[in-house]
Amino acid sequence: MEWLKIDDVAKRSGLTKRTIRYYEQIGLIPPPERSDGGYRLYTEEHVTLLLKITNAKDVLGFSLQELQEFIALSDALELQKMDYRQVKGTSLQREKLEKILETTLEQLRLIELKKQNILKVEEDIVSLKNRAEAALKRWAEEDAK
Amino acid sequence: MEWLKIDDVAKRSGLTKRTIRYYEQIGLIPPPERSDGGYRLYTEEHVTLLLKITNAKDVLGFSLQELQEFIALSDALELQKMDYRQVKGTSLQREKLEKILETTLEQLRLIELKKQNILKVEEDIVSLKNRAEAALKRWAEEDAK
DNA sequence: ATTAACGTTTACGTCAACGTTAATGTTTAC
DNA sequence: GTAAACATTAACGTTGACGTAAACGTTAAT
Repeated sequence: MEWLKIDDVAKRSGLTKRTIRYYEQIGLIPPPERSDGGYRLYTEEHVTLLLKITNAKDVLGFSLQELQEFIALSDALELQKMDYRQVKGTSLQREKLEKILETTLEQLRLIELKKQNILKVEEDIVSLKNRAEAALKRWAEEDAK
Repeated sequence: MEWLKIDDVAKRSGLTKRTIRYYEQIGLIPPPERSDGGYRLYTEEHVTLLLKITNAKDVLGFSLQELQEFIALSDALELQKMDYRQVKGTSLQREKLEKILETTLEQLRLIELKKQNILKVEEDIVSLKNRAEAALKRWAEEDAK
């Protein structure tokens, strides 16, 4: 297994070392393995997770706490899968699943909203662009005389 | 002219009074008129601007400082328009216009990126949703026996 | 003309999300 | 085996974006 040291992860993810440790501290990423001397040893999966996190953070404007809830959701679903054969669904398990489903639906609605709004902003900027272009064109014509 | 007081603006924009004053303080919105006693007197346009600002902030995840630059851009373009007849385009004016155009193009590229990323996140969530649905379905089938 | 409701400025408080520094231990390269 | 480079924890600092409270002035309604 090829381990990554924290600075490697930092470079690959575009985050700082401090930020990576901070994310671990608040439980946003799982604690990595450690070397005998106590160095953190990461895998590629950590990098992938960090990239997803930053992406979701940027895109959805989520706070880290909100992201935690989202991550917890995915984890819960993984756990659910594993439990599945052993603990055949008690109603408690089912409620959990339904809660997960509900939350994802809410997230999707939120994303639709974001999409709508991004279009509005885009329109504003395009109109700005057009006006700038028009002004430049007038300028050029004026100049040609 | 119908003036709006700060609380009216707060209600219409969904912001707090503090936030509105803060936005004025950092130059994000133009200082409104004042009554003889010093009360702030707003117009509908202030409301519109504030809505645009919050929208852009939410959607693009811009900091207030980045938004300032964006606002400054629009303002510069308005000014450009007014200057147009008086100061026939010196090359300095043209450079300004070109800079504005360039910035809008950059903003549009940034928005494209956001769109791409939002799709990625959406996919992740959809896959989460599907897994939750599948699990629930298995549960229901199991239950039917 | 008073009073309740609303506004003003000033200033200190807060919270998230890190940055930075210090004191110390670990790996790696030569 | 000894630097140089890199890591660790702990703790304090910083910045943006407001919240909140105090002391006080203004408007609106009765």
